[in-house]
Amino acid sequence: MTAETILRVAIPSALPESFDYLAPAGVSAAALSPGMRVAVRLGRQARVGVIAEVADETAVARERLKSVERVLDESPVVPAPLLGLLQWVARYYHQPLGGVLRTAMPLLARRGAPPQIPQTVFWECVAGGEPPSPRAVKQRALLDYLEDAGRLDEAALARRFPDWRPVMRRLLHRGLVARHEESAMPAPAPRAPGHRLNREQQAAVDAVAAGFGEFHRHLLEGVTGSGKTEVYLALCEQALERGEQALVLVPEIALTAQTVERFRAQLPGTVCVFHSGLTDRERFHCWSAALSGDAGVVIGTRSAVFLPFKRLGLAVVDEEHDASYKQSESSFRYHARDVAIKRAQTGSLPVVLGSATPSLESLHNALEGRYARRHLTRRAAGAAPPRWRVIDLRGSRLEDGLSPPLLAAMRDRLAAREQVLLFLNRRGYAPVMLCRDCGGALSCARCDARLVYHLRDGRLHCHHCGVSSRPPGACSGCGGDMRLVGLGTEKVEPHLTRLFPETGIVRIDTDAVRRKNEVGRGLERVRSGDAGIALGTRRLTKGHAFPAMTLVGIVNADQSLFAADFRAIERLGQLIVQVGGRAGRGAAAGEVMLQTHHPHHPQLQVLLKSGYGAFALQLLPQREAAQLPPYRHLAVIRARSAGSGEAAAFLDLVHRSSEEFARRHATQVFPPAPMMMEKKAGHYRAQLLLSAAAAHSLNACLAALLPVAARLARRRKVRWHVDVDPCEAV
DNA sequence: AGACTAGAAACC
DNA sequence: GTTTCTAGTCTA
Repeated sequence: MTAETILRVAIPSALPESFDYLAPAGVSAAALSPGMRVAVRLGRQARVGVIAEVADETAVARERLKSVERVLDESPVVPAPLLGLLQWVARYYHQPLGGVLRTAMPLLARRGAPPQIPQTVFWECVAGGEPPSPRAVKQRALLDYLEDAGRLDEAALARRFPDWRPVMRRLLHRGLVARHEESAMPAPAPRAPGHRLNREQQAAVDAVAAGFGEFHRHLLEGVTGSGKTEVYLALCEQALERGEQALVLVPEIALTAQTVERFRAQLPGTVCVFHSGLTDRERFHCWSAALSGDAGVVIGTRSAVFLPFKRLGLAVVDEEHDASYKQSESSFRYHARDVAIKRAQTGSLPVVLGSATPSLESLHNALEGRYARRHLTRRAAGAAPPRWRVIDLRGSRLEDGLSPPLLAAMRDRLAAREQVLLFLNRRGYAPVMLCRDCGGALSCARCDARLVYHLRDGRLHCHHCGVSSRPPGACSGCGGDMRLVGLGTEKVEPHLTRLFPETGIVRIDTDAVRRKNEVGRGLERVRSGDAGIALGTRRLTKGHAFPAMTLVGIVNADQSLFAADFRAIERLGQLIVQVGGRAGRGAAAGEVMLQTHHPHHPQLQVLLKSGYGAFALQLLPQREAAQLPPYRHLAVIRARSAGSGEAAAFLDLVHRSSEEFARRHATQVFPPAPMMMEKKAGHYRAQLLLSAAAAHSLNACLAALLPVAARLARRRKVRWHVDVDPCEAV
């Protein structure tokens, strides 16, 4: 007697565990593999799950087991290596496999739709058939049109005959036309001549290419404008020649049409994109194309790291230092860069991390010899590195935040028909509204945050919970007059218009660019030279090249110099270098002017005098002394509650339960502390920090502690989650 | 007694 | 995640 086949099924949702089912009647175990989708009943509801394991025993009582209703796939849609990766991810980030699958699969895939490559439908005339009656003028006209054209796709038909479908149906019925489908994947374009690589680029390509088919980690450090993309392109091309696919991860914002066009123009395979701006169906098509192998290269954001490639041969993480690789919203908080590295390891392929300003984590790994290091030091087209100038704001008279030297430099550059970029990391008009008499500032009722005045709608906005309100006429405390203090992009823009009435100004921040294509249109105005000044927040800083941009002004970056977040200085350094890199990419020399009240800040000095490399190197020993990453591994358990103190009380219990686990697994568990912004969106928040020298210690401690935390959270009004390798303020 | 509800537990 | 169960309320 043979044992029955048991299928462990993970449901792509927030369910905390997998469920065991019997294989459907008449289906042999040989026809079932992990990674296939199955239709199951879960209680009352019909769900789609993914086979996580094919087993021959189960801890569940026989009478409780149901059979799988239907097997949906003939071959796994989560290929074995990917399933293994997802299981590792689930363990590392302490998430149920179902929750990981929910992120890893597009909606239509989660619903069980068969993989589908987009098709274009063509119509053409065929011989024979019954001619249309003389009165059917529409059929005659459509038939004649089709005969002249030979064959037509549906979009072309719709342009000429808006109401063609019913007419075509009659023609099809009479046997006069035929319907064809063809893959509508973006076909490889006629190839533009590839760039000649310089010696550094070629050396980087050769170093990576020598290790195709094996796991190797490479850190590619290239100053802005040094042509990292050329290296990626050459490597993708080689992967394609080997019959393999390539994954190129980009941060949220850098995914521009421009980048994609460059890849399409230079690569012989199909280049697909994958990001949150696509429709469900578009994401599903890309997922299907990765699975079938039709997609040669996928350029995508964070979640593209989970695509089911048929034969992945190369992974690239561009701007690897970028914080948007870390998911920090949902309960499943993964770091796409780190997952990409693990994916390369499990799949035996090279992974390239590229950045002008590598994260301290990657730099540390490189110094320890875990990553091979490659440098690109030469800027393309012979552009010189920008000159840096610090402007001491102490005692300086500012006109809406702009110092006389910066204004003078702007005038010179604009007069010479050059362009200026102004960076100000604050949107809105004024970040503070306060009372002239008592000095009380307006705060959000639901958050520990100041309200920001926006000119756009004349209202006060909270940037943390999104609530807005009408500004009060007078101080609610003492009845005094209110005034606006501080500087946002909305205030600088009209000021610039006054000062430079002849110059086109483009503002790019999340307020100015609500709709999808507005960023692109704004950037196009800058690129074409129609606008002389680009003003904006972080959104403006990444991945764009403007040849005539010769002056970059950093209006104020002082907030970050003394922030409590231990990564604030690292981020500021990266930001300054990245923004500065926008200057002088063309032939003209660029200049970066940094306005600050702290011109002698030691770390800032090192950054400006000796560059990012030296800046990062001096930060490392500080991290080591403070027992912080990359020398320690961190995790936080965060909790929030409606009442003040409940979240902290819960974490206090967790902390007290942790003592033995902490000792056993060499992990330090700190007492809970209120979060930097304790109150947010009406919730009180606290967090518990765990720290260990080794990732496996931390992981083991969490594995022991989290079930206890889950039990303690029950019958308590707290919401909580765990964040492994947190990137938010700790 | 029955209607209703919030919270817990089960779902295989 | 959704559905079901349970124990507690509230109403006639």
